[in-house]
Amino acid sequence: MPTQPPTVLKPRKTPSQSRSRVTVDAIFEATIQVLLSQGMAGLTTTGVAERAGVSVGTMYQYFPNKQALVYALNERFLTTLAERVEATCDRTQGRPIAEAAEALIDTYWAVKTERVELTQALYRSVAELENDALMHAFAARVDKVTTSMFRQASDFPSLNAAEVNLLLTTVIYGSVRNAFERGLTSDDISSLKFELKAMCRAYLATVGR
Amino acid sequence: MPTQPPTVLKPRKTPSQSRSRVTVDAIFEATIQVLLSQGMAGLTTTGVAERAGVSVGTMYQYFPNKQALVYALNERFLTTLAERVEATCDRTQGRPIAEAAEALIDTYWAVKTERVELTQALYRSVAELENDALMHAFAARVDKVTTSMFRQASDFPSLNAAEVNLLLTTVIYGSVRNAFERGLTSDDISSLKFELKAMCRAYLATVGR
DNA sequence: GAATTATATGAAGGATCATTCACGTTTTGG
DNA sequence: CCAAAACGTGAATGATCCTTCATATAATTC
Repeated sequence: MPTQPPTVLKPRKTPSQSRSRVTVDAIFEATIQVLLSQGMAGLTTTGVAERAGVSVGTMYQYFPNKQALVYALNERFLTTLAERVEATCDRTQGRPIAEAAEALIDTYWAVKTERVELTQALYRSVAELENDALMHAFAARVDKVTTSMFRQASDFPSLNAAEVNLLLTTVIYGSVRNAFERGLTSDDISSLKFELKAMCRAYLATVGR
Repeated sequence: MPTQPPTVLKPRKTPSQSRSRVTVDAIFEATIQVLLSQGMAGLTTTGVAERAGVSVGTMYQYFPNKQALVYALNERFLTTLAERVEATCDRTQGRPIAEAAEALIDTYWAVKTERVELTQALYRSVAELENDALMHAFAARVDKVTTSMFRQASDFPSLNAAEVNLLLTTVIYGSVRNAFERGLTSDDISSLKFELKAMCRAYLATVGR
C-alpha cells in the first residue's frame, strides 16, 4: 500500500543499524524545524544537515536529493493520517451515517490540529512537489474506507455511496484546510467545527429521507 | 482598498507610455505561460523575459524581484475575483439566504473554472509567497460584502451573521479548492457543485427555523 | 529639433546551493 | 580480532540564476 515513489524520489538506502535510524530521525526533525522557521524557500540541504547535527553527505546517503526529503516527510504524515482515518472508519461501521460523518470530522480535525504549524507548513510544501502520485494514492486509500463506512451505515439512504462520499470528504477536507489557512482564533475554529457537523447532519437528514 | 504590498514587493514603476503597458502585459502573460508549463520551480526571470520577448533588464524596471512578479499576478486575479463576488452580492441583496449562498457558489465556481490550469497554478504559487497580507486583505474585502449579503437576506434567521458567513465561506472556498486539486472528472465536478448547494440549503433550512 | 524623460538591452557579476566523492570511523559477523 | 559492511565527513565542484548597470533607442515636451 505504500505509494511507489517516482524513481528519483526513492530513498537511497534504508538504515539498518540503530545508529543510522537515529540519524534519519534527526534529519526528519531538522527538516520540520527548518520548514517551520524558514519556510520551503529557506530549506537548504546544508541547513537541514547542520540543524540535524550531521554532515550533508550523510543526508545524501538516505535521500537522493532535496525533493525526496520533503516527499518522504509528507509521506510519513499522510500515512499517519490515513491510519487514523482507517481506525475511525473501522470503529464506526454500522452506526448512523450522521455519526459517521461527525466521527470523520473529529478525526481529521484532531490530526491536523496536533501540530498546527506543521500542518500549515506541509500544506505549503506539497505545492512545490511532484506530488500528484502521492496525493492520489492517499486519496484512494482513504476514500476506500470512508466510502465503505458510509455505505455500511445503519441508516444509509438510497443514494450512490461514492457520490455521498465525494461530497462529504471534499467538504470536510476542504473546510479543514481553509480553516487552518485563514488565521482564525480558536473560538472561531471550534464554532466552525460545530457548525460544520450541523451542516452535514442537516444535509444527510434532508437528502436521506 | 488595494493591498499595500510589503515594500520589497512593491512595483518599481508604473508604465506611463502605451509601449510599456504592452510590455508589462506581455510579462504577465509570459509569467502565466511559464507557470503553466514549468511550474513555480521552473519559473526563472530570464525564462519569463524570453517568453515575453523582452530582456531581463526590462522586467526589472517594473518588478524589483521575482517574487514581486508572482505577487502582482496573484493580486491581479484576487482583485478580479473580489470584484465578481462584490457584483454578485450587490445583485443578491434582500433575496432569500439560500439563494444568496447558491449565488456565491456559482460565482466563485465560475471564476475559478474560467482558467482551470491557471487556478491550480496560482493555488500553488501563493504557497511560496509572503502572502499573508495579500490573502488577509482579500478575505477581509470579500467577507465584508458576503456578510452584508447574508445579513440583508429576506429571511435571515436569528443568528450571528458573522458566524454564518464564516461557515458558508469556509465550506464553499475550501470545497472549491479541494475539488480543483483532486483530478475530478467534469461529471464529478458538477455533481459536487449541485450537492454542495443542496447541503447549504439543508443547513440553512434546519438552522434557520 | 534640442533637451528631457521613458523605455529597452543583455553581458557580466556574484551569490547561493545542490550534489559528489575520496577518505575516515564505527559496527557487525564469524 | 579481523575483514567486510555500514555509516559518517565536508571541502570542492559546478550549475543555476537573480540582479545590476552602463549604454542605447524611442517618445515627449517645449
